[in-house]
Amino acid sequence: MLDFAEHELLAQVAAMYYVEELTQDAIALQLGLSRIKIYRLLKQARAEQVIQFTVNWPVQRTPDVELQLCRGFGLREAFVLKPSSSDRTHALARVGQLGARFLEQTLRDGMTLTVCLGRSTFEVIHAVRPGFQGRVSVVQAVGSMALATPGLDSASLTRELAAKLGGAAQYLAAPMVVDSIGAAEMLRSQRDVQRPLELARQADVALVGVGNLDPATSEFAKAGYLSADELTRIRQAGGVGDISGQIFTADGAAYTGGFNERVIGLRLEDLRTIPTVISIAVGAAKTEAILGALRTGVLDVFCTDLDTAAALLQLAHRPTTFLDRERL
Amino acid sequence: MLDFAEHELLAQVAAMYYVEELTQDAIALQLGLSRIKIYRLLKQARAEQVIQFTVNWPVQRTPDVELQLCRGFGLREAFVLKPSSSDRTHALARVGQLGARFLEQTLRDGMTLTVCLGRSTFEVIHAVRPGFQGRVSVVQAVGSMALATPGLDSASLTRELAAKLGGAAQYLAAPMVVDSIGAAEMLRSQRDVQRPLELARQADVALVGVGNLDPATSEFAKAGYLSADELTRIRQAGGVGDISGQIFTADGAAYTGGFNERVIGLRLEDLRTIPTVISIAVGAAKTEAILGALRTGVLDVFCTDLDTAAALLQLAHRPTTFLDRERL
DNA sequence: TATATTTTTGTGCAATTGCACGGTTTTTGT
DNA sequence: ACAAAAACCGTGCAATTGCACAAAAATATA
Repeated sequence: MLDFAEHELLAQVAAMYYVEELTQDAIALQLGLSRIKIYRLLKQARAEQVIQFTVNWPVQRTPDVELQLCRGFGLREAFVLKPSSSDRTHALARVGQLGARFLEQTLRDGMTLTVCLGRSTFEVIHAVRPGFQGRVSVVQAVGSMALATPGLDSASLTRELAAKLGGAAQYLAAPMVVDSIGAAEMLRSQRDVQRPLELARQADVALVGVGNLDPATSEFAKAGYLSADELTRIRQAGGVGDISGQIFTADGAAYTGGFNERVIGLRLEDLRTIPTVISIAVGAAKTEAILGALRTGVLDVFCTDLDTAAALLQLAHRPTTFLDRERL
Repeated sequence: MLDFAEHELLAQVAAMYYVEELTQDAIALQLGLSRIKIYRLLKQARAEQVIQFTVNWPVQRTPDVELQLCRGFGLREAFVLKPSSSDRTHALARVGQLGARFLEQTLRDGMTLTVCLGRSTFEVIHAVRPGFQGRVSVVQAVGSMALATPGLDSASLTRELAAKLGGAAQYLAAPMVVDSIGAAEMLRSQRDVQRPLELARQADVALVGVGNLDPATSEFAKAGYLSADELTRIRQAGGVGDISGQIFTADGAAYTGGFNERVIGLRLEDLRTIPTVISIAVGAAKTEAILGALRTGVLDVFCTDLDTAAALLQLAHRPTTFLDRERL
């Protein structure tokens, strides 16, 4: 952690460089430091997010589609980003920004936020701007997944978010999935697991992602929690995606094939009691999973882009492949 | 105004340069533009605030002093910034940031904000970060003052703020002060003056500054609205400062020497009906003016730094110089 | 249509920045 | 106390950036 005087200096230098547009030499002269030192302080200021760059994308939302989503899935609020012509790379980042703005507006002093980690929530967390926000405590909603990408792990994300929101971080020191139901129960009865879970249950806002079960892209597969075979079996038994590690079926019911019980984290019914559950999800590959997620009824607010929203509405209005098969 | 595609391009380039840390050459190559063009786009992106630099100062507030201010002056909320050791230059900027964060938290979709222009409100407006905020309309609360500093004039500030808050701007096309009460009444009866004033009166939030009447520093003097002589006369008649061009006395009563009636803008009683009136003021020189402002009872939220707060509390707890004189 | 005027674009160069490397000081462990 | 490790610091140079100036294109004006 940064101490006050250091932080002060970084901020000072960053302000002079980026806001006042002084050269590194000029700053060095004024502060009586060497030019190279200023260079290094600037680098650190960026690394420590003492200076933040906010790109103000031209946001074009699509109110008509948002309304359709709200009505169709009983959402309190939906945000649908109109995609830019060329730019695909930043799609998730921009939707994340949308979600981050909503969070910033929603969170008030003294609130508690619980977070499930993933690509999308990662983007939201990054897009949250540091600054006065009262004190918001952050609680990890689900155990840690051993992700390939470093800096994307639960603990560091929880910490980053807590730092930005000026509150305390509460970690859930447990793996996301354990081998047996027995082990899960044992783990859940531990004080250090029970307490954060209880806090998470009573959170005011939850930020969750939607995972899919495609062997090629699923985070479960990447983390080695589920083999391709197991994934296929779960899919055949009706599972289409997960929220907070809880797998659900196409019609939004909890999957009953015996996986969910082995996950350490908030369950779907826990999420239902949280006043505001916000989710961000983008991607054609995820359509089926997202549709199931929306049908669970645990989401209150949903952010996506136009492509995904259109795919969702289209898929919702015609029989699923599963029903198709039954009908034949 | 920027059109969508332009804005998009600026954002794209700014993101690549500042967030992804690519060189201008690399960006030029990827987008098929010349290096110099990228350089110019970056410059424009900064000028148009498509990219914004947020310096995350280490904020240390002083809750005990804040409480004293709240109690002593009937404020709903007070923010007092603990000053940094060395840095005096950024004092106002940092307090402005504090005010901006409060505004960002307070404003909701569809609200109306009214603004009086000045050094302090300028800082707040600059510190407001662009981004999704619903739509907040901005109304100019007081006529335009011919200020020396360009870019600090009412119209451009109102525009900048409206752009950041994603809402419409409503200008008040009138001078701040006119020569006679008759002229003021005539002007106020004009449709184009009446309408914005009516909107301003019904605003949800007002952002105001506190002006002082010291001939050397007063904005009135700088703008040529009041001569040093006139200022001295007003001070002798009890005036100590102004909010929105309305001069008040040390005990917070409206000044009755016939200046306020010539000002085109919100009056103190108009501000009283606005649910949230927030003010930012810093500086030892302004202590007397700020004390009077707090005593008018129109302020709900007040931001300042520790030095100023301490001076205020000290001054409030002992007889004013004016009373001293009476007592002798 | 020819000409003036503004705007846009690119070249060349000087200023500024990023960083590898080696030296110095401070910290840590024994 | 001593050595090893780590953190810190500044020089020199190559890469990058900022910008003045001129050419070219677009636009307005007569």
